[in-house]
Amino acid sequence: MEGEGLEKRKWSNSCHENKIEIDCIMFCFEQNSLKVLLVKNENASEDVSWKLPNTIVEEEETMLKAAQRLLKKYVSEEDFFLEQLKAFGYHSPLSIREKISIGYYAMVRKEKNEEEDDEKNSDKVWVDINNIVGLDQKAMVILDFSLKELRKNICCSAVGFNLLPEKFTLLQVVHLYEKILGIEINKTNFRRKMLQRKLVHGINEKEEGVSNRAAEFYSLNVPKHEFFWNAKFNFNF
Amino acid sequence: MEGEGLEKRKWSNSCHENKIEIDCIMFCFEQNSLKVLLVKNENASEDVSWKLPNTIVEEEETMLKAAQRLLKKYVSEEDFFLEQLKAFGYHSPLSIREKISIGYYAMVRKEKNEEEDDEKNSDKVWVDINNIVGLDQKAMVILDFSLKELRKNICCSAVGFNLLPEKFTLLQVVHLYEKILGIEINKTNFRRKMLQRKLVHGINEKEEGVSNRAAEFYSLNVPKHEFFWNAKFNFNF
DNA sequence: TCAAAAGTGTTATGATTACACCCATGA
DNA sequence: TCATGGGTGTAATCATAACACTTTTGA
Repeated sequence: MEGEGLEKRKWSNSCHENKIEIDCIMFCFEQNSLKVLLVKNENASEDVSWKLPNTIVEEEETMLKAAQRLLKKYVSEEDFFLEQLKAFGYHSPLSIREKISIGYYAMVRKEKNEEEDDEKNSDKVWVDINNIVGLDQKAMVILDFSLKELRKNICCSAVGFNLLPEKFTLLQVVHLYEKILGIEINKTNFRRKMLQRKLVHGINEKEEGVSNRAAEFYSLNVPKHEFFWNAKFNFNF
Repeated sequence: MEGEGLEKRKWSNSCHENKIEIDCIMFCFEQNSLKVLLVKNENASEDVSWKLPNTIVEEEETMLKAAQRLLKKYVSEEDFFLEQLKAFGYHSPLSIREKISIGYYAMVRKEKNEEEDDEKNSDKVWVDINNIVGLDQKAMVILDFSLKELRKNICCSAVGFNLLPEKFTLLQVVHLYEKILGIEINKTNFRRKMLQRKLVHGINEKEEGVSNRAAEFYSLNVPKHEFFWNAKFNFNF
């Protein structure tokens, strides 16, 4: 259709454009709010100044490895949850061809020392999911999808506990579920369900130095969770 | 390909390997069994003789368009459900690099005339999900994932009804759910739930020519389904 | 008439909700 | 003592499961 040279350039261009991207929604839960990590958009041409952590899958690297590499770049904690969402297709103004980004979502436990770090490092910021602005369309699509996925999953698995420390109070769990689902939950009935189903169990330790009755610490009963939800699944019908 | 320069071949090879594949699980429900479509494996070197319908995403084609093209190649019915599962990475012995296949799942209503067609056309076959053999590892992974996804989804959406005709009997629905979930369901209580929740409604038509009491035909109450499940979702906590 | 599947009624059980109430702790 | 959040008890209500029962149809 067009000249030889052009044809060739188009072809090699297309090879470059072919590269698979990774975008990762990194969730954390701190100060009773559900946050995601955004990083500064270097080539911010328009009013879009933040973006999701992202990278390109290198030659001889798997998608998962690329996502892990991306996560480690921003998060010091070794113990994280990481799972693929799906492949998102989108159009960038620079190319005719659909570009593909594999979306992942991660859940990290934020450490105190990291918080201080973040304040200095203004290239990244943890933003409450209700206060997110300045993301482009692709990022918003992935973010919405990840939130839906997260909401679905915390109702039938223990995945939410990846955002809490090993020892937690039941009020922390309630707050976590409230923020993720965006609803109010009856605290007393919630704790009873959790305990009756034996999804968590007390570890005979209490809060210290609080100005009200000290709450007991609980920890997750992983096998019970798996058993409970596997059994529960079919039960609705 | 053989006669060309090595440099060039390598280059075009790597471009070729980069191509994104589509694999699609196509479900149908006939004769009270849940089936998936398999197609003959042309380059069957080993004992793997069947494979999933698959294709490559062409230049200037989106993933979704490629999946739709693939589906239309095998299914005549225009009215189908098609949704992406996720991106599957796998290693083929021919390449060092991880290959990527975007998995989709589709639900089709099989027509009577197609059945006859299929008998003649031995390149494709609808196989009961319990009788599947001779698929390679990648296909099995995608199939397992799609089944889990389907099981999750029919319990909180109307997606299963994509496998049934517009008018159906409640027994058909029970059988469908039994086969998908792999469990037995109490028929009388199931019908009550469906009707109480108004997820389906009678249309004042009955079966004809059956050798037992004619069952009433029902049809899906789509808005109620959406309302019910959106409201229901958070309810577990 | 019988067999087979459709469809209804009823009851015990258990889950869910709402709300009143008591407990522990620092200020 | 008070405010704050931790935690228990209880009774009404609702959903579920199990099973006995009646209805309709062609052979």
